[in-house]
Amino acid sequence: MKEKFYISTAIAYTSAKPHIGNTYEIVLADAIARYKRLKGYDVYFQTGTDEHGQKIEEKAKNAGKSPQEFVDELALEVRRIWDCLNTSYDKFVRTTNPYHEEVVAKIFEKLYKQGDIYKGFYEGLYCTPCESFFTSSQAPDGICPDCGRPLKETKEEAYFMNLQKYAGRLMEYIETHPDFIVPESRKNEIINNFLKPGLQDLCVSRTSFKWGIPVSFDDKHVIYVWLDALTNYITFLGYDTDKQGEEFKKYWPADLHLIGKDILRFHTIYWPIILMALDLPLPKQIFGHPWVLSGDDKMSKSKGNVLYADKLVEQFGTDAVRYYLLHEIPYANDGTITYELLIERTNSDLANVLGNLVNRTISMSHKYFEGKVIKPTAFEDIDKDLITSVRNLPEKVDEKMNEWKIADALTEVFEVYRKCNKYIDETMPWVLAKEEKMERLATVLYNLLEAIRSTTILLSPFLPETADKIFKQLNTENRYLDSIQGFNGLDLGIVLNKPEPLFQRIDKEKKLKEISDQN
RNA sequence: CGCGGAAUGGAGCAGUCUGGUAGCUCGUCGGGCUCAUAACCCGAAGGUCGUUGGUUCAAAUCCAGCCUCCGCAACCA
Repeated sequence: MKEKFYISTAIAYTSAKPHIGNTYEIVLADAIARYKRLKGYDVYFQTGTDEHGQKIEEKAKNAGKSPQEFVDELALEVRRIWDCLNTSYDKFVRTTNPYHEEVVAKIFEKLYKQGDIYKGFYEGLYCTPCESFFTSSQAPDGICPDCGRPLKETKEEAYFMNLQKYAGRLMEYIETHPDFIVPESRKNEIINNFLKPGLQDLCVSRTSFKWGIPVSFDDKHVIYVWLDALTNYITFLGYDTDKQGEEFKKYWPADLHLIGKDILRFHTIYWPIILMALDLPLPKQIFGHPWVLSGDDKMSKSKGNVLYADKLVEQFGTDAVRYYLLHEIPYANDGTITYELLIERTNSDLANVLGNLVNRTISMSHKYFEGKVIKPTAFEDIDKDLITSVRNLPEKVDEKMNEWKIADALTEVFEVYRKCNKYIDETMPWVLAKEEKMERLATVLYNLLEAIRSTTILLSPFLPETADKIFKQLNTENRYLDSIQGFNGLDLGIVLNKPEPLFQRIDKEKKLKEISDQN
């Protein structure tokens, strides 16, 4: 039986259209999911939207819509953006789903009955006009950070989750599972910032707004959105407090929760503790990825530097955007995206190195052999380096992918394409043609075509659309990982399709002007 | 003194854990080639690795202080 692999993204909060930074995560997850499928895993890839909470209630009101109408529209929008990036999720979940809501309420009740959730009082600084609580650290002067009016000490009935009870177990789990939280710097952050100073119990209900899942036995309260949101990872597999669905049995625990570094706390402290309280196994790994910054700044509407994935795809195409996100964003540190950089990468890596390679190779096949794939018979020493690089590629990519070093894995793939370009210059097929060394010429071309075919198999998780185009031009269906070792996966005698440019080079100045004219 | 992260040629990034001639891609300059999308290949210039001090035969790397930027600080999610 195939080994299973359950990967999830965080569910997108439906308070606004997701920008390119929010979109980074789904593309990263998609590359991993596709890679695992290529490796033969039974992959389950879940994503979706988080649709409750105060902010949504407010935004809906401002838009003159009901919260449900508001989230319906945004969920559609999120899904549209995920789709325009060609992401291969297996399930798109929404927290306003009735089954999810029902199970979350039951989980809350169960935790209450077993004493992990208790009723107490929330004490804090309250701003009556803003209807918001603030902590003393958020409002050190006792002045409301929003409206500037004085805050009042207030006490309010609320439910709390006992975190202290599980803190020791969690700490031990993190220590005995060194890969539970990656990158390591993030793990240290969690330990030093939250676990070592000691956990305060978490307030898990709200009375200040209505748009949430009501506490079943006390309907003044709605369940804290994080308790609601986090459980999506199990409810949509058919988990229930008294029974567990087939998918749950098959896929839980998750192999990888992919999340942004900003919500690490929720996934590495609250979520594991919720699972412990439910007596369920913990996810195997949590990867807190960095952010994508627009220029040097965090994207924000007030700065006017927000980039949206669908707009970028319109301008540059799906795979150009995917390539940029997957290749240019560092593993542990925040990365940068700008139009300039995106254009430069697209031109140099996609059009020049890859596109041009495929184009010149297939063109030569047509020019010298009418596109026919001829049996290679005249190997020379110089071929060894290329063939070895191709054969070693799956292992190199695998090493990088096992640590989620997606950018490095892509670099390895492009390294081989670069090598192909070099090989063309070294073997000079046009000279072979002139000298009528046809056997050698056929061998050089076979080596190139087979190298391109093999490398493209490993390109496919990252740039699926481009990989499809290349396979089509090569007129081959053989895109199996285990076909790479033999270096003979391209059938003899087939006729290649006509070469078509994979990526158009972009005139940077012209494109930038075009974009600024539109805005 | 709340906690943490970051700083490396013009740009974007590796390298730091496990000290030992500073690496990659882009850009620039020079050369080669003509199969190809003015693409490809070769070569060169360009960095006292934020700063000050310490440890060491040796520091981008380890330690301490400082400067700048960023994130978090639990009722925004």
